[in-house]
Amino acid sequence: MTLEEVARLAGVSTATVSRVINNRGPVRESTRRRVLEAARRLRYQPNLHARTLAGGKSRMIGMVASNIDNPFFIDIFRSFETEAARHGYEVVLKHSDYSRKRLLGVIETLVGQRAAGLLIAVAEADESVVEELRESKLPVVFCDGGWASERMSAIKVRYATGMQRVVEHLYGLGHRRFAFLGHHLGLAAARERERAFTEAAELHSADVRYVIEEGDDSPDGGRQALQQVLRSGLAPTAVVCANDFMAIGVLTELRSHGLSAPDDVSVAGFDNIEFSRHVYPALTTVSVPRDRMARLAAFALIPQESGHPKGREVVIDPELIVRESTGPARPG
Amino acid sequence: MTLEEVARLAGVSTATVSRVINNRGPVRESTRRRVLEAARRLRYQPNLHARTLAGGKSRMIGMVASNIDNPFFIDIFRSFETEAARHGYEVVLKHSDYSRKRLLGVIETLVGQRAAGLLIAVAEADESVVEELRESKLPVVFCDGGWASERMSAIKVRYATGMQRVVEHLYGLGHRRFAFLGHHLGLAAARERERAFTEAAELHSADVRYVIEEGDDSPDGGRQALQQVLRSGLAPTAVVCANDFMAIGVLTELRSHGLSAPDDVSVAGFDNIEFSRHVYPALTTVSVPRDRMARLAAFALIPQESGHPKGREVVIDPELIVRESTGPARPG
DNA sequence: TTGAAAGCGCTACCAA
DNA sequence: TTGGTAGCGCTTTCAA
Repeated sequence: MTLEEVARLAGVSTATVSRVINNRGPVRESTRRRVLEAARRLRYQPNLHARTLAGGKSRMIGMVASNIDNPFFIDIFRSFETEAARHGYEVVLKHSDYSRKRLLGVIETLVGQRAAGLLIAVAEADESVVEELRESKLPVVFCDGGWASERMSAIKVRYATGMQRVVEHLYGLGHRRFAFLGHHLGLAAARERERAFTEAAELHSADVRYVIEEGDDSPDGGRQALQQVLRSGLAPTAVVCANDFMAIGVLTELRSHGLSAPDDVSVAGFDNIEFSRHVYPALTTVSVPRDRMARLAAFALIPQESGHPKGREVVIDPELIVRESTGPARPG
Repeated sequence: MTLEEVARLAGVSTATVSRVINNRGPVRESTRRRVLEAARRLRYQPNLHARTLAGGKSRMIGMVASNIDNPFFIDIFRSFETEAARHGYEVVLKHSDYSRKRLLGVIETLVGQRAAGLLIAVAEADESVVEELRESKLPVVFCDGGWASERMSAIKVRYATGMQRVVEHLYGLGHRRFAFLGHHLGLAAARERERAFTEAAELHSADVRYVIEEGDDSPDGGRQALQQVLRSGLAPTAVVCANDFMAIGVLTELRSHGLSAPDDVSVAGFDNIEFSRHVYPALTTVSVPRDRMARLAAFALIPQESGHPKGREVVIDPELIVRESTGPARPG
């Protein structure tokens, strides 16, 4: 079970066993085989805690996402994990459910585990979180939300551009009454999308009207937000959602009211998750390149030959993807 | 940074600091405050590796899923995590991508981390994996696949029942030509669903014909499998999928061929993931109660007052949920 | 109520 | 090529 037992059985010192197990330093082939055999017989499994404690460093990067139900975050995780693995790093995925308190707890755990770096893909990172992160001295990358500074990078999406494209697209189709459905509007990062929408809409303040509603970050959250909208009086012809995950529920809710997209109401999402292609009608959305973000994150987190990358900010321009859920506004 | 530094600053021994930090043993209130203050000033973060190493045990349960893209597994994880948290356990989610090799590696890591237990929700667990697990001496629960034995429980779904209900439903609607779309048919656990379908279909061997196709466990996998089917000659009027995740893609692919469900082809899924309600037409499926499975898993994994639960097998009967994607077979 | 000290299992350095 | 051994940071007796 322990290195020492293996050493005893093999008739060598623990130092030698360690060398064999880690393929480090010179070991005579015969000794090597003897040790391996002993380890196998004893079904030796190195204690990772002891190893990390003795070694000092770890090859583990922690990623925390707001909501693992939303495939958007899973996509980032997968790409990031693949990239990290190429450099010999393991990544563990944690989630915070949009709770600042949970986030703090998760970060604490990750720091306690002596993670080699942190990828923070959450909407609830405020100053206190950033402060806590800074004190941890760990390299950190924010994906959406947070700010760049020494040792901390930020990968952002230019929501202004994305939302502007959505609104222009819809405006061009004749839409004048909009609804924006968001989630966690109390959180700065989540609010960015709302603000981007508002700004884009205000460019047409002369003839555009809109309402903002809030729901959970889930299809059902989208449904519920839409219900609010439908009760609100303003009968929008276009519904812009903070993300695809919510938009998917909007489509369902519309249908249950006997309304159809895009004939009665146009619907747009954001993110371009895979599901957006499989709903009906296929969702018009804005592509947020998770793989590119993940690669950038990996680059910022993993020490390169040239030493550790300095904290910097990268802003990504998203692209409009027009599919079937948006169309000409109904006259009247 | 370390316990010792805190002790020095507070002018006490490390033993006392440990007591304070862990709220264990008697400590004079004034001392306690002094220590806490020192810890705060130093921004002390306990090293979890040292703690686990010294303490011997951990409150961490590892869960490994085949495919974290499939929301089915995420649902299990979330319910399980909630349940585990109530008992003071943390759970870490890992994935194996249906690779036996990756699974073995992940298990090794978890064992090396001295997990308190393992929840194995994979299709690729064969004898060698079970053997490895048995040797780890850890309490293990299989969710779908695997076998019960000393210290190992298995939570299974009676696929035979579920598939039979699907087939009977479809047969009753007049369908006689079927296709079954599955994934990883080389893996025993994944094959169970196929076998269940086959058995159900064979009950009507007199007048039912069917083909089996395989794709990835993803919507695109479903699409591709359907393409095979459409090329196969047998023009099925009903497509039964191994799970909803694949079925979702089938709906999309059908549409791209100008076919519509359920008018031209009926489609049924399995699992009842949330998305199945949001596709169009809403998917007829079989409910697999993830929350119940997760609770059973937690019960089997977490030591109760009555000592550690013995390995046992629980079989769950799934229920048919008829929605809009299935309908009467087209005459002809 | 507090402290000293013996580990937990492993790595890494220094000698041999 | 090998062994001895001093830690890594924490918990936990056992004494004081």
